[in-house]
Amino acid sequence: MLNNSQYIDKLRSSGLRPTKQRIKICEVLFNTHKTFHFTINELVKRISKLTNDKISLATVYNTVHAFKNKGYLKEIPINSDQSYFDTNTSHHHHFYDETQKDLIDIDDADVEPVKINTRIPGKKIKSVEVLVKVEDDKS
Amino acid sequence: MLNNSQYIDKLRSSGLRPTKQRIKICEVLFNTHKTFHFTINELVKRISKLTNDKISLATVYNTVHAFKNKGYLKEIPINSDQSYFDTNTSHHHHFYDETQKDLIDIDDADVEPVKINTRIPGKKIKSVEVLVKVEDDKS
DNA sequence: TTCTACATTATAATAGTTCTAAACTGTTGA
DNA sequence: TCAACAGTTTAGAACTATTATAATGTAGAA
Ligand SMILES: [Mn+2]
Ligand SMILES: [Mn+2]
Ligand SMILES: [Zn+2]
Ligand SMILES: [Zn+2]
Repeated sequence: MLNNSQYIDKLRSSGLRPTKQRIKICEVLFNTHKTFHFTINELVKRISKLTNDKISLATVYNTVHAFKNKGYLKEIPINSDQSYFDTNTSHHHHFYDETQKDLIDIDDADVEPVKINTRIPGKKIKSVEVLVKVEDDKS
Repeated sequence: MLNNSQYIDKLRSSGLRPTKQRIKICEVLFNTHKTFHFTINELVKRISKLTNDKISLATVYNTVHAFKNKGYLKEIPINSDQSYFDTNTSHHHHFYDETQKDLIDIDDADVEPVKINTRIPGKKIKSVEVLVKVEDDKS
């Protein structure tokens, strides 16, 4: 929920030039109360609903990767033919509804901390992600 | 660690015709003490090392999917351009070394049970998978 | 043995993503 | 102010994992 000049500052401060494409994508991704999950394809649709000047597909890919690298987005690992991204970068886990192909946040308060009692020598833990697959309960 | 006639029984009992391709793939996948993770590409290489009659790529894909559907294999969700499969179908979680692009089993005894204190109405839990991403520890 | 449904195969098609290289633009500093 | 340059955008091509196609082959039933 920032305004454009705040996005400009944010982009600049992380070393990204505030181009009009990036500012527009910031608006689409971050001008909302609720965070959300998206595929590139879905993002392209959201963008085209909000603007007349189209942004090329390559730029959408470039920007999403840049934002992911800067920590503005997370990528969620699931078995899918396409990548899923998350505007919620705080620590949390997911339900994945394989029927609806829909990712749903699990509030971190609803998950007991995951304890891993083993390590890999020479490696440090970067992230711990829980994916809970769900399906229709026909019973 | 079964012999061919046992694979034949296993395939028949799950409604899959025991073709020579499927039996060969069973040998490659299950004739080993240790379970392992693989991509289709890696599996094709393993197969060609163990046999002279080549198996077509389409058959490898078909067979892996059939085995997955029958529960002989699991697919592991990670962010990768290719799918990862696991011959270890017992309940367990994974380290993923993003540098080496290597999946490593976490013994289930080394993970405290994951407690999810929320549900999605009308859906039942199919699986709970933990992915621990690791990277080189330069410190 | 004959029949048929199932399986294999080579190859084409698909689709998400990345690459290329030319045109464009934000920023810097003279 | 504005030239210079590095960073960015873009259309389209290329890439690659996976799936579809449709013809041929085969396991198992009768
Ligand atoms: Mn969705
Ligand atoms: Mn491997
Ligand atoms: Zn999320
Ligand atoms: Zn495993």
